[in-house]
Amino acid sequence: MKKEVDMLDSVFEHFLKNNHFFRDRDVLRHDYIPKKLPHREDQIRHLGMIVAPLLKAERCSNIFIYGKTGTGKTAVMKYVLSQLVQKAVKFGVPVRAAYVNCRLAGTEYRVFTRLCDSLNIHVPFTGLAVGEVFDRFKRGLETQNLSLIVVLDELDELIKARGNVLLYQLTRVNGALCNSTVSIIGISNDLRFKEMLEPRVLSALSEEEVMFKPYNASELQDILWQRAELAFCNGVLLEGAVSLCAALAAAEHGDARRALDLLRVAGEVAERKNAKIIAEDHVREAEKRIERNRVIDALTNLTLHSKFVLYSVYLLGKANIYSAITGDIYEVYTELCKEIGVSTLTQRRVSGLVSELDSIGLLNSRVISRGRYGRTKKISLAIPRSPLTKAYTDDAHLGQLTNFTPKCLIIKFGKTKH
DNA sequence: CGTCCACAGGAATGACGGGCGG
DNA sequence: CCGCCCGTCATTCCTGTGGACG
Repeated sequence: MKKEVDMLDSVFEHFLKNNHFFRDRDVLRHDYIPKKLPHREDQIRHLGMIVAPLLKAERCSNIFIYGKTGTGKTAVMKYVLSQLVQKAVKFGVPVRAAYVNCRLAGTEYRVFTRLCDSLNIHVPFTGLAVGEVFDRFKRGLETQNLSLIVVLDELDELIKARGNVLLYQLTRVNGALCNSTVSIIGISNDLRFKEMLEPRVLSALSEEEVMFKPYNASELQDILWQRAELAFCNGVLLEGAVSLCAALAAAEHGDARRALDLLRVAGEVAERKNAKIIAEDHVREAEKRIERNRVIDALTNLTLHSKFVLYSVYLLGKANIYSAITGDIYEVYTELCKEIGVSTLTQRRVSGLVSELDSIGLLNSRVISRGRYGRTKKISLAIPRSPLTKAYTDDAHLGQLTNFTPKCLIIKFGKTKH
């Protein structure tokens, strides 16, 4: 025990002594909002103009913001609103902003709960009818006499899962209020989101639209340098490393979040290797590390059956069937369940699990028709095999299956070669 | 040109664990 | 403690369908 403490001690000391890279690590986190947002001046001005009427206690237009991940939607929004609220406080106008991440909230109930929280109304986190929570929200709002601006981030996720009801209620809430107003800002990552909305909801929501384009490589570089100056000590960062981060992220739909992640992890890699400066190599290693962590992270959070489904696709790949169809997967999956001794889910459910794995990004699935031979899904792994192999041997359940090959695979192998 | 495969994927329903208000 | 409602997961039943085959 004593020895372990000493060892840890030296690890910590080493960390403290050699921490000459980072001045402020948090600057590179994606929830950090910088004082300036480069290349988003237009959007900031546009949004500012739209929300300005709130300062005269007039309701502002509902806004619909869309753009891919890491294009600065959330950061710009938070920035504009914090400025707005500051001004409002200064002029004594009752304006409040409520920010809800719909994907994290997950259900209408929890979205309304968050809205109530922002008005300091306590509601139990479960147990009430959704309508009741909404009523409390309305009543609370009405007594507080203020302009509430509701930001619904990642709105598409909630709508996909739950439908239009929430938005429908929210867009109509002003009709029931006399003393207060609600303005809605919907943020979506999915550009096709509009198609999922009912026309009346869409027209109510998108009185104004603001579009965020992906950053290009040189814009990303500006962003990175701006943050790097705050995050790192002077002279530890090689210019090439920054260019590479920007280039890699630009290739992947101009995602600033990814660029920042790369830079931060590259810094950590360099730090751990006792390097003197952060160079391109560290960025490349960061890229690998992020990908591997993402996979392992996603994997460990899966339920047992989802793991089996994913493992089935993996095994089929091992037998040279790289794009399996639903039926194949269900066969393999069934055998895996039998081997471990758990009851199987229905094919309908497994098909649903495949779709879930698809949307997490672990599987690719595409509906195809094989004419006479039916309509099905072609399913393949969306991630490299090597991190999976390792993660599986470490897994409590799947580790038991390392030497198990389903019979149907042996029969199919050689017979079905697509 | 119709048939019919092998599912997709929506809707209704139910079991379950959890928390509420009374 | 009860009765009620919640969200989640799963099942059952269902209708819909692209296109190769005959």
